[in-house]
Amino acid sequence: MSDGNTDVPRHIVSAALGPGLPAKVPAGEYEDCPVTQAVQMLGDKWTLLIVMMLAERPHRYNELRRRVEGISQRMLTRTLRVLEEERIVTRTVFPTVPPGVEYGLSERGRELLVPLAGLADWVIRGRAA
Amino acid sequence: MSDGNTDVPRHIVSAALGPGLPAKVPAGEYEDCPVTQAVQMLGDKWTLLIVMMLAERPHRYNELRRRVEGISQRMLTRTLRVLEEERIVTRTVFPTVPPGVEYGLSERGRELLVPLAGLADWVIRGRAA
DNA sequence: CTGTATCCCCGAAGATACTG
DNA sequence: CAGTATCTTCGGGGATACAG
Repeated sequence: MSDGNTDVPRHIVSAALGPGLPAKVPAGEYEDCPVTQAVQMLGDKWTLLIVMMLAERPHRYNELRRRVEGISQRMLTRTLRVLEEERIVTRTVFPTVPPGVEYGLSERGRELLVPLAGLADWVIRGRAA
Repeated sequence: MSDGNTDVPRHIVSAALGPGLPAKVPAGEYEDCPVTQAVQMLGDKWTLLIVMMLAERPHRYNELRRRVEGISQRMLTRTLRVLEEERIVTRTVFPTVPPGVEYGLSERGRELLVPLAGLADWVIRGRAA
C-alpha cells in the first residue's frame, strides 16, 4: 500500500491492511467506515453508470437524462449532488440563457477510475471460473 | 490492464478501459454489467463487513452473528449464501453433533482484497481534501 | 448450532406536476 | 434547460417463530 496506515481509525480497511477489526463491531462504527460509505455510494442504482459516462466526457444535465435510460429527474439530480459533495464530479454553470450546466469528473473522480479498473479486472479474471 | 478487453460485452468497465458506452444505455444492459453487480453486492448493508471479518480468519456461523452487531439471522444467512454463490467465501461443514459450519475466504475472495485495498487507498488519499 | 419460513415496516426510488 | 416539490410504490431488511 502506498503509505502505511494513516489515521483511518479502526475501520474496515484495517482488516485488509493491518491488525484488524474489534471483537464486536458496533453498528455505528461500521457505518462510519469511509470504505463502506464508498462502496455503498457506488453500489446504489445509478452512481457507477453516471461516473462512467462522465469518465468518457463531460455531459450536460439533459444529455445525461436522455442517455441514462429509465432514470428519473429526481434521482439524476440527487445522484449528481452526492457525487458533487464527494468532490467526484464538478458542476459548471454557463450563464447563458437558458442556463447550461455541465458535469464532469474532478481529479479525484478520475483517480477513482483506477481502483475501479482494479475491481473490473478482478471481475474479468473471475469469469474464468 | 492485464490482458485487454476480454469478451465483457459493452459493459460499464469499458469506459474505464476502452472505447465506451452506447449512446443510450438500456436499463437491462446496465444491470447486467458484472462490475455493477460487484459494487452493488459489496454495497449492501453487510457484505463488506463480513468479507473483511473473514479476511482476518475463518468464522463459525454464530461467531459471525455475535461479532456483527445488529445483523439478523436472516440477513447473515442470505449474505453468506450470495458470497458463496459468487465463490468469494467457502462453506465447510463439520459433521459433528451438533453440526458446525465454518466460513472462510476462497482464493477468489482473497484476490478481491487487492482492488478493495486500492479503493481504501483512494479514500485515504481523498481525506487530505 | 445452523439454519428456514412468515410477516411487517420503512426508506429508497419512481411518477407527476410545477418553477426560475 | 435545469431543476424542486409532493405523493406513491416497492423491495431490502428486521422480528419472530419454528426445524433438522
